[in-house]
Amino acid sequence: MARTSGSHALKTGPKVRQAALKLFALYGYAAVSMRQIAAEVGVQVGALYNYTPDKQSLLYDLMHAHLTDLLQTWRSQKTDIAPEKLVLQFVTCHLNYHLDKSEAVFIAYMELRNLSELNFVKIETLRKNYELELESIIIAGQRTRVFLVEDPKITSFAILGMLKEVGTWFDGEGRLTKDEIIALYRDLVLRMLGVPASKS
Amino acid sequence: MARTSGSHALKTGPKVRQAALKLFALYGYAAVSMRQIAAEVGVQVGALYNYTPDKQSLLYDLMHAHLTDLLQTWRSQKTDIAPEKLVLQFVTCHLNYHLDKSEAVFIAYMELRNLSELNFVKIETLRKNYELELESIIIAGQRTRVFLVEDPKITSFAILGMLKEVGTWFDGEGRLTKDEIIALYRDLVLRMLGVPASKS
DNA sequence: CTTTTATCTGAACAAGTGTTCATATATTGT
DNA sequence: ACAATATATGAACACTTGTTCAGATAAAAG
Repeated sequence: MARTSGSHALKTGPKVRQAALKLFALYGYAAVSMRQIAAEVGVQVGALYNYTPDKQSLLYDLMHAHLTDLLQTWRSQKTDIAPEKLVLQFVTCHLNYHLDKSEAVFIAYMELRNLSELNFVKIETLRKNYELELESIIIAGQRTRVFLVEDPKITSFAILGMLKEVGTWFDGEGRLTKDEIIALYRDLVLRMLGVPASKS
Repeated sequence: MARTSGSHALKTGPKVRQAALKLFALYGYAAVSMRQIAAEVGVQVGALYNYTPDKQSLLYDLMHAHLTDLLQTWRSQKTDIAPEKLVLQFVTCHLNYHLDKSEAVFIAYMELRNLSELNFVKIETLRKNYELELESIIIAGQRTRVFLVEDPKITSFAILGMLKEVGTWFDGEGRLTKDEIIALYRDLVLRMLGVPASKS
């Protein structure tokens, strides 16, 4: 026997995913060819098929990895119990993640329609799970009357939409730092939830 | 002389744009071929080039028409002067438009990166103009202290992002009617602007 | 050093791409 | 009816697409 797996595979594999991530985010899945990805990796087209059965799986794997990572990140960070603290933790975690890994986040939002039907269902389930984290916080806060909301589902959609938008303009070189932006959005979220402004 | 323009042209031209609108919204610009558009119209590929010089212009024209229509719609509807009334008019107008013409709206958000550099600049200018309408309302309200906001630009981004999200899930068949949804968002916007809840 | 095998190349495949154009078809004004 | 011309066809163009695979290359195990 000779050559147990992993002389170049452990180097090229990640490179392929990274190249696909970058190019998909930049030009869109449908507009990027396997040859472009190969060129970015520094390899011929055929070699890509040692790391993905097809182009579609490449997209799916990127989105799946992102969403499970996002969910795991949040679940490992949330510590508070009180809804008004917990929701601020969520906003902070969410924005930090989205501003740091903007490419993966962008793809996960934009390329849903390029997934096969089966893959779409799986990805949508993951996303729903994540979004329900926020909704359940809002419902909990509504029950204990620390949040004053009319419709928890709409409110959670509204908050998530608002937070999503940040990724479209933040580039780390603007007028505000990441932490300043996060502070502004934490305040906006509290207002949306009907939490009186803290007297600081 | 014979045949002044417009026997089929006035029928096929709009059909082409409508087919492109539908297909671009459904599958994305890059994933839709001129032959698919032709098939949707019920015509051969070559005929499309009587109505657009190329595929790129088809996309640009759709986005341009949408954005000028949106801007004009808003400017013809705004009547109030008081910022707290005006901002509610904006939200209502924006949501009504977005929920009624979701395909055009969707394309205008999603297909920016498929525009040529020149076309991109033109479209971005139009969008900026529209978004500045909201920002200027917020600034006006901030000056007269009817709005209590920390950062008008971020607040307007947040509101627009929140409103944009609605188009991704509203399909007219959900739990809430369009007017109920608009009412909820009007309330959320007032909260974000620091306007005390009206006692009704 | 030799053998084994993971990895990569380079070429090929059939199908699809946007665009062009000579030719045919309808429709309109006279 | 005829002439003029706006529209549509259908084939062709050169090129790109995702995917496959026999064969070359290189690295590790014996």
